[in-house]
Amino acid sequence: MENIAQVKQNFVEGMSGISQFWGFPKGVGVLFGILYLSPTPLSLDDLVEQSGLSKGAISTNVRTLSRLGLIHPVNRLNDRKDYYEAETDFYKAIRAILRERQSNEFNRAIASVRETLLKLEAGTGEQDAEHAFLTERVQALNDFFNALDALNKAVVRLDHLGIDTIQMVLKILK
Amino acid sequence: MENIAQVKQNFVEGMSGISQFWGFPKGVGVLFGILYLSPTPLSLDDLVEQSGLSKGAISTNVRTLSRLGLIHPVNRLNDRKDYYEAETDFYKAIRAILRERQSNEFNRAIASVRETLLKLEAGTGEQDAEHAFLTERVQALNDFFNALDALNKAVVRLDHLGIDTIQMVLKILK
DNA sequence: TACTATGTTTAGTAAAAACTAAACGTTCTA
DNA sequence: TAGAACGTTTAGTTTTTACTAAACATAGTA
Repeated sequence: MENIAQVKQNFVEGMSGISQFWGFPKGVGVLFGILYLSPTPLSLDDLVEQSGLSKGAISTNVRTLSRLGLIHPVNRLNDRKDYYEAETDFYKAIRAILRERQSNEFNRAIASVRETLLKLEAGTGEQDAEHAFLTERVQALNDFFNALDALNKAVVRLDHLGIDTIQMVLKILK
Repeated sequence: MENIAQVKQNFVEGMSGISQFWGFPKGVGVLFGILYLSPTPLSLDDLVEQSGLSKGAISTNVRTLSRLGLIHPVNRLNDRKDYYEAETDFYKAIRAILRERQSNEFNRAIASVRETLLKLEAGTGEQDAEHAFLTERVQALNDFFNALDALNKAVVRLDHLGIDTIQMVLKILK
């Protein structure tokens, strides 16, 4: 059998891939993987050592992970180093991510659809077919985004999300 | 009020942003936006004209959109050009995307977690604390992925997904 | 106050991704 | 069968992204 170190490294590589898949830098996945397999919180220097990345890169990637709620800073008394540990409740992490995304780019983009719709409705004087067509299409997309948004908000608002919730939803879907 | 062309362009820019947010090339969003606002299917050459992208880029971006089920090829008799039109049922598109993702990279990455777990369980001779700790952590992540996978599969298997489904789910969540 | 230990920001570089132009292959038409 | 009209692939370029190394800022310690 392979030794523990190899298994760990393999796992970290997998996390790196998942990270990329979701559009994050590889480093983000690597750092999460390392922290997730560590029984104790790690400092930036520990991460430098274990990941081989530079302190600068780690600083920014760690910030990303923190923002996403996938890791948390841990403060130790009489030690001004920052330590980090991985979030182990992934359901909690999901909600943090959804919460985070509500504020960002995504909503700015969605807002632009809403804005398009408003502009079209404002020019409702136009009675030509094209105008009607455009309005209908943009309306439909807007409705769809609103539905997703409602779903998003509902999950964030939940006071608990877990395997049980998933199972309830699964029951409805089947 | 702005003219129609401006409104359209604005919309397309918004789509471009959304595309980037989800980790796709800008072009993907641009092309979808153009097709979505077109009352008739468009050929590659039409898309070249309206997007300003090269035919090569359009060819690959269109393939991506097609794979995701966000656009569809339309065949016209006696015309060997390919025409494309946007999918307007976004719920259908969601399911196509989920279906597509099941096969790809994501599952390969998830598989690597599963594999890590198997390796750890194989070496169950080791009775040290580290081994137990690692097994527990990887196990937890694996469980989580399985839950997501189940959800994914359930949605794909559904014979209908729509605003009504969303509303049912919303009711449970609240 | 100076020195040290730390995390962050910056300027520059390396790597990756997405694009263009052109070559290519295929299918239809004459 | 040759030529034209396509879409796709390839080679090379541009643009974007993520990184490193080093300067910097801040806070703790002597």
